[in-house]
Amino acid sequence: MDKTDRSTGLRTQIISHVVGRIMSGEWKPGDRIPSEGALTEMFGVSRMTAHHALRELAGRGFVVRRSGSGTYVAEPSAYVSEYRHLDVLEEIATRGGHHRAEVIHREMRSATPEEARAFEIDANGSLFHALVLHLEDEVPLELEDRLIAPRFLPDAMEIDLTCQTLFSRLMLVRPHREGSEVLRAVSGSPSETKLLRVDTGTPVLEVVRRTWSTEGIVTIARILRAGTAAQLVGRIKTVSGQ
Amino acid sequence: MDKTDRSTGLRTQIISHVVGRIMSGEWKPGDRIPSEGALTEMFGVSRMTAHHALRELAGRGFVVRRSGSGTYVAEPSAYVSEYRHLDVLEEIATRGGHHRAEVIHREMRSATPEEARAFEIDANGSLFHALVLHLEDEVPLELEDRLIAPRFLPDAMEIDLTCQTLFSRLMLVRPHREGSEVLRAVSGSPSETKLLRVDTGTPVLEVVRRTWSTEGIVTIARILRAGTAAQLVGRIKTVSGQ
DNA sequence: TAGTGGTCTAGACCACGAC
DNA sequence: TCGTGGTCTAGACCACTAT
Repeated sequence: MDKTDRSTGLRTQIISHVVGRIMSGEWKPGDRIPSEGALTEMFGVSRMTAHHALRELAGRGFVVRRSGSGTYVAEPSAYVSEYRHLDVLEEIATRGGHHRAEVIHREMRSATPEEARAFEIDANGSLFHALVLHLEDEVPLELEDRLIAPRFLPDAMEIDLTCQTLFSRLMLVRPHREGSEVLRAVSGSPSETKLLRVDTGTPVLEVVRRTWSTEGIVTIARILRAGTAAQLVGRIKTVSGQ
Repeated sequence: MDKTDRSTGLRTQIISHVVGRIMSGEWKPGDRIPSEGALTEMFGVSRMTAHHALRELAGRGFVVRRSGSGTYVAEPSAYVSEYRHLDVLEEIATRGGHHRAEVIHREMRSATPEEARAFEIDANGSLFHALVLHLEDEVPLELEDRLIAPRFLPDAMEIDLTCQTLFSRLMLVRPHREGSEVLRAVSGSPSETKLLRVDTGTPVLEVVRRTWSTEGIVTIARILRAGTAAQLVGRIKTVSGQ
């Protein structure tokens, strides 16, 4: 056997077998599936191989393992939608378009009490604030209203924002791997809809993201998209109901 | 050592060590990290333990492993937002609210040519169509406009929709684990905004989901939410740039 | 050629759950 | 008590990569 061919490996055979039974409906949610010992005999493999196959399936959300009891098909009572966001520059590049950024505002200023709380800094501590309009082939795509804790990007005021985004710059100096996001449909303010070149009252997709590193909140971004750009495409995965 | 305490297991120690270095920025994207052999010596563990720790980290997107070369910190050039959707009934239950459903339409009818293509069925094949308004404490929360391929839910016309959702019913008989989703901010039609009890022109969050099982498309749902309900909360994960 | 990750084994001990 | 999953080991062979 080719030891590196993932499609014929013993572990993969077990995984395919289990996934097939679950997807076809033969093994239904809540059903107990063969134990490690049973799979060991069925497939003629060692217990470790069966164990790691089931462990991987648990990680992928197909099964739930209960020590001392058994392995069960996960209850699909919930599902998650995954939206993969690229940096605006990359998003436009993948469509073959041309990107241009208009810097509407860029300032270092004192935090409002509310912002100070959000960033967990002293009242009146300084924050970097930028309002940037991203255009694809000269059509407004996205309005980016971003606050950044200056300690993470000390040279924020000097960065050339026409050829790189604040997002990518932040990722370079401080990869932040956790965050929360709130998504809403709103009516943009007159100044915002004017920048996005849509009629007042046009529905706008608003995304507020806050991302943090181990040392605290890095940035809070409010992203607005309107018109045909106000569309996100994602994929759905069913997950365990726990 | 307690063999089942996941927080002190050897594998977990290695994972924590690596994640810590990456999160703190000490190991930057693209950096090569210690090999299985090196970790084996550093932690005094067997190679298999180091291997499975790194394998799990690769599965979680923290590192990229290249056979023959080494293990590298993943490039965080993209990130995904995860929105966890519950069944409307469960969502309301978690908030302690009371659910009521109003069935606006329910019919078995011929598919339009467009729908027939989407469902990959014969032209004029039959489809089940339902328009259901879900209310939380008598306040409209969500308008559900759903098409279902009848073969997956033959008793669709007889189901009591006041105490269960079509979603949960479908999940019971045919757990579908894959789907796509398009999310937009739109102006609802007059009839839709009237049902949702918001002013005409109010921004509405529209989600169109199509989900499929191994035997084809199961259902296409168009979900509308307006006002304060038009808000989704998700979490962000940075993923490898590949 | 040496080092890397990919795969698999046979055996061990442990904690937990069901009976 | 017995079967379950959780953890770990020591060793093996393989394919690929860098040099």
